[in-house]
Amino acid sequence: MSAILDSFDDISKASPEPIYQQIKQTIQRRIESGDWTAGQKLPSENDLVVALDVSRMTINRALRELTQQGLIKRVHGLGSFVAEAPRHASLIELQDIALEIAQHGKRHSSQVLGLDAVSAPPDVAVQMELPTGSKIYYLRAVHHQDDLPIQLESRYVNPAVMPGFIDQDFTGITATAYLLQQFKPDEMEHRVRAVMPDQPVRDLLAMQDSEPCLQLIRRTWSNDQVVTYVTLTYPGDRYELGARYATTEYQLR
Amino acid sequence: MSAILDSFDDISKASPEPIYQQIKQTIQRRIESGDWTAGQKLPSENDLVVALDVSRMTINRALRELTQQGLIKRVHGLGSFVAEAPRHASLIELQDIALEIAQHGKRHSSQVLGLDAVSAPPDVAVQMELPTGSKIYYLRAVHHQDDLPIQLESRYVNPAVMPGFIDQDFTGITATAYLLQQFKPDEMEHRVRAVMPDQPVRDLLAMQDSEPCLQLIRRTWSNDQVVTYVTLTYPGDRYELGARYATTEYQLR
DNA sequence: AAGTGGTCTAGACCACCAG
DNA sequence: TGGTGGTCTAGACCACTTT
Repeated sequence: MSAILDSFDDISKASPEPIYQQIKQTIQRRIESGDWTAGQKLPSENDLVVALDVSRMTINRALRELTQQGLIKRVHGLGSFVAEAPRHASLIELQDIALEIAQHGKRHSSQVLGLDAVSAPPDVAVQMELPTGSKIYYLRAVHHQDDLPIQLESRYVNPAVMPGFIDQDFTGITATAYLLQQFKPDEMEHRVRAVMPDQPVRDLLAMQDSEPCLQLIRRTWSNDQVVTYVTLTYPGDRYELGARYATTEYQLR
Repeated sequence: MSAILDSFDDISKASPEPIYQQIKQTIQRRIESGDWTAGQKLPSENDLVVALDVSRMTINRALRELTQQGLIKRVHGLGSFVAEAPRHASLIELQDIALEIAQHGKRHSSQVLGLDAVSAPPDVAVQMELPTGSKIYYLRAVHHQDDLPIQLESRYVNPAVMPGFIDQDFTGITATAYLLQQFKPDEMEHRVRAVMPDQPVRDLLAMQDSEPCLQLIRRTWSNDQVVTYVTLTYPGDRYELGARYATTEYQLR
């Protein structure tokens, strides 16, 4: 019975991370690694109170937020359980495509098409909230899943925030993974649209004629500055974005 | 100074609604109605503790969840402020298209193409988590913004949960609005994809040839039953889905 | 120094669900 | 009836920001 509780060994009150965060991360890691499988019962709040020697409100906050994320399900009077795994790529989370592909048991590879310092054109400058003509970094890359192209990445990065970006080799690490190591986003904006690719894009993604693309456009802020502005283009027949989550009041308007 | 605090008059400890929910809804209504504008400072937690005579933890939970929704922003040491209004149609919220169009100052109209009880085909039955051949309701409608078609709605509804659905007149009220009146969703699944419309869809949406569509597919659960399964098809050049929100740890993987 | 939010505690009462 | 989660309280300490 203590096999599950052993997972919480590294919770420390001396850590700079809040306790409820440590608890969340511990549970999240166990679920995402597959250690804990869908439907499995978690320790009760009172079990955790005793095992971790923290107050029930702290446990409750951790579990409540995991419920909001959809990682666990709670049933009043019954207990907490690991939720079913989502079946789709994440729409509202910032996820690294290399990880995502790996989680589906496929092989990821990247091809960098270019990485330059350029002068921001007006439309890009507006999106980056910088003056037109500012120096910005511009990365283009194609991501493959088992050698089939699945994502075209066109990314602008603010050099004031990420000076080291231009010197990175993005064949070994994705830009998403690199950026997540470097800073902590505090705001994101997503837009999704359907577009017809032009011929060069069609070629890069190995697409048929008359096949549409799904485009995900994302801006990410840290400390009220736009850090990166990226357009991800997916072949319409090879990709779907999705999300599944428990609702709380506020999502209904 | 008490002008803002007067908004909280209707908070009641006797209500079946939790106090933190009442506080959230009060603030949310004030923001969405435009009473409180972007950047405006909210009362501090301690102000609210005194004014509402509730504990600070309760206030804190309400404000924290509003922050997660992106409705307000909080700055440590400074205060809480009304956030900027999102610029795009909601991607992760369940929003009524009639409301959404109205909020943009345009006129909404619906045209019902059909509302029938049908026998569930295998693919639909799977999505609805019902046996193949079960009786289900099937609604098709087109929504217009200032007389320009903007959304094609193809919706299946579980009659076991929503027996009255078939008798409704959906020219005066949208199916989304009707369903939200009738039940409280506790789980949602969204998928987004890009597709090429066939000729009938192109005609209904008044689209050019070779223009793609954005499709939003949504399933909604209540009490572990699928209540409705809907495919919303948008002209690619007239619509964009989006979301902007403050991030918390968990959205980074 | 004063005010703010971020977190945590150690209790409490209640509604729900299983046996 | 006993275990569970949902909510709430009345304090507390701390880090951060402005004055």
